[in-house]
Amino acid sequence: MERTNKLLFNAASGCRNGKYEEDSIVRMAARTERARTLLDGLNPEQREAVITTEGPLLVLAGAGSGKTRVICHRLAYILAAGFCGPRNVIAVTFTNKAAGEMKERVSRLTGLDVRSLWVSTFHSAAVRMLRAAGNLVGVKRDFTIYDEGDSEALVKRIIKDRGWDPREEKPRHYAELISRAKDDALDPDDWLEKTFLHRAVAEKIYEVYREYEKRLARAGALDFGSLLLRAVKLLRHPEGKRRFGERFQYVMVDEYQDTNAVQYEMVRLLAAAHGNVCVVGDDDQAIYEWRGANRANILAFEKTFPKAKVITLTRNYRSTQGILDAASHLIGNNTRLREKKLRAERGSGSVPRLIRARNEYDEAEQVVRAIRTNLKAGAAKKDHAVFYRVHALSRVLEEVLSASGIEYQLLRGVSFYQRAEIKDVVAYLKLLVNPDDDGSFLRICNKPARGFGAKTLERLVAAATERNLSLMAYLRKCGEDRENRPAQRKKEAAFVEMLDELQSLLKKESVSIVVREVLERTRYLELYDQNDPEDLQRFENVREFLSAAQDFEESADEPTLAAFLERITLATDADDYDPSADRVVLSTLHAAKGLEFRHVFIVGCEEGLLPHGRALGEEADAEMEEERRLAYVGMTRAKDTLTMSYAFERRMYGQIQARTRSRFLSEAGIDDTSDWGGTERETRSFFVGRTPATLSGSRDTGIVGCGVLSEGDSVRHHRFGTGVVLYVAESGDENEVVQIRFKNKVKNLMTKFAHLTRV
DNA sequence: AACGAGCGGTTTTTT
DNA sequence: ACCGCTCGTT
Ligand SMILES: Nc1ncnc2c1ncn2[C@@H]1O[C@H](COP(=O)(O)OP(=O)(O)OP(=O)(O)O)[C@@H](O)[C@H]1O
Repeated sequence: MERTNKLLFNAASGCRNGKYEEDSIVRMAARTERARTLLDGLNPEQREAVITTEGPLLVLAGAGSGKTRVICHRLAYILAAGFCGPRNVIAVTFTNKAAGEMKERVSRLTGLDVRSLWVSTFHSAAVRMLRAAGNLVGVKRDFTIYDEGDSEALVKRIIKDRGWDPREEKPRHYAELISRAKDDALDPDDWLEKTFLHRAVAEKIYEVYREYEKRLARAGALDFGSLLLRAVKLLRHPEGKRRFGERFQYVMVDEYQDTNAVQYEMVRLLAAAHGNVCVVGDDDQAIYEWRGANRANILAFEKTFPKAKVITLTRNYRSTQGILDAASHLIGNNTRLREKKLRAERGSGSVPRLIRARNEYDEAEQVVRAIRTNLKAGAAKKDHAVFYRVHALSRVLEEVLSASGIEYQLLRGVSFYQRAEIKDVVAYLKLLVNPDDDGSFLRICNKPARGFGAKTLERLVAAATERNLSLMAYLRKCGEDRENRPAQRKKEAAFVEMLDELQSLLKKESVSIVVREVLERTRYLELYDQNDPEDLQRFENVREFLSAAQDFEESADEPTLAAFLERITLATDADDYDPSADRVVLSTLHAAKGLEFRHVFIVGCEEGLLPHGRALGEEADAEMEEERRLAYVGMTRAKDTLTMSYAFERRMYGQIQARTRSRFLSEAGIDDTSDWGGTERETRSFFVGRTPATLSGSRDTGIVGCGVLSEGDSVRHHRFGTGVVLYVAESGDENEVVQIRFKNKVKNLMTKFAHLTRV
């Protein structure tokens, strides 16, 4: 209690920081009033969390209990009460999107200018600190950020240089291990000491890890792990401590259960001077242990900060009791260290529903039918979300939704920025910002061909490595030393000159103009053929990239190329979510974290999918529990209705597989009887032998069955687009084949599999 | 340099 | 089933 309410204390004494001020009491009173209104709309426990501004605070509470609301209001309260200015607070969220929303909410709640407030992900915060003061810890101002793909490409080069076969020594695998090592703050030597892998294997990885670090440094690049590690180093540096440790007087972290060892250390260092740190989270929602997150961080918070106060919230404002009960039953199957009770404030509501389907198409059609029923009853498209364990399941849902004319937004699977042509353009841009970035150099130097063939590059890399120079630095400095080959030298010089010219544009031109010039002068687009439909898509993607650059320069605080590249590499799936767009949301369970929808569907509730196959082993108890938490997260996103579904058969890895229902369904008390009434065996026999095209529901989605089409009909196919029927074979038969002329080619398709719709 | 056959990995989740 | 990469061929 002594330290609980700083506001009361200040108001009573009319004193802050030990100094009396003439009109301070009056101003304090006004502030007090404003701050007080921020307690409206909070329950007593939430209020207590908000006014406990000083010292370490842990809010450990179940799903939908208002943790995020606490953080927002607490932040606003601190500012409104005038305990410090916006620039003295740092808040960390899980996605950039969540950061943006929090900032906006705080701005609305306080009416203050929040531009100097730091609300971001750990990674973005690290980048910001390193751009400002990275030189203190050996980070160049213009460092490049390597994403997973860049790291893997680097590892692959290292493996090849060693003369190893990348099919044996899988770069993926190595990159993964290196990344995990960094999550645990282990450098190559630490890692070698700690690893349980066989000596011979471990030493190979060690060797690659060391070389990887060396080349990252030479390229002036940081991967995701190093970003955080360097930030920690910076926060330990006396000057860094002064600049950031003292600046941030209040530290807040949302979703604390999914922080890793390095992020934990960042939090500890940021709070070291004053201990004003508030973390909120729910250990039952920890779903990122696979990438190095450590639930122990939240469970041991009181050990890290011995004077910590702990507040639990037990009222769930999101879901109805029926949904909450199912979710609680499910999570009750985990061994839990901190059991959390939750009561639904919204009353009993409906019981979760189960959909059983013959196959993935039937599943999607039933889900879409349910959505359509809700729409007819007045619900909006954006009130609906469909979640799945793996992105691969989105395909069929997309097809059926489009066929039904229901707009949807996909929290993207293969990120737009991961596409080859986009990565190429980005590589050119990265090279302009940081010419030492060998990864980018190698990626684009011969796209289109300009004299950097395999042989030439081999020689070049060897020569540069020998001198410990980046490729570009080598071309600049030592181009002359090399014997003869005047034609070759001329080509290299032309390349360097082209990049120099582009680089000179950086200072005077906007991002989109630079991108345009890069495309123009590098003649990158000449790689592609206007008549090839796949290439056409590439042109389209590049155009979209250009418009993303335009949007960026119009909206960003700091519209530099470096900032644009940062935004691109640190973007997350969830960042795409536009809650105001009236569209059904399709998302993985992971990207669903923190969101909420009136109607939630979880598809693919099958053994091997949810729980995922990797969690099924005898010794995979920890993984199984994480899968269960993942299902828990998904279920607790639902406000009004929750529908889970599974299919008896599903096409996976190109083969039709028989599936069995997820154990999580019975664990959650969601049973067979709730929908069909029959036993599983009866249902299965009912479905077997029916083709998707003849199943009920097909009519509704507009997918045409056999015997319907004739010559001249216009149809749409999910992949080939629209086309005209040229010929129908075995019309009406189950094996009917239609020949269709699409834009670029003629295809023969079996009607029952093609899922065509009329246009 | 440009093409195609053959292979291997993919569909775990992502900062 | 599908993609992208590699390697061999032209
Ligand atoms: N005191 C309250 N009164 C009414 N509604 C509330 C209250 N606190 C929170 N809510 C609402 O409850 C819902 C869940 O809140 P919030 O997202 O903050 O919970 P959370 O604990 O962060 O959830 P999760 O961990 O599941 O993501 C939101 O719609 C929020 O507006």
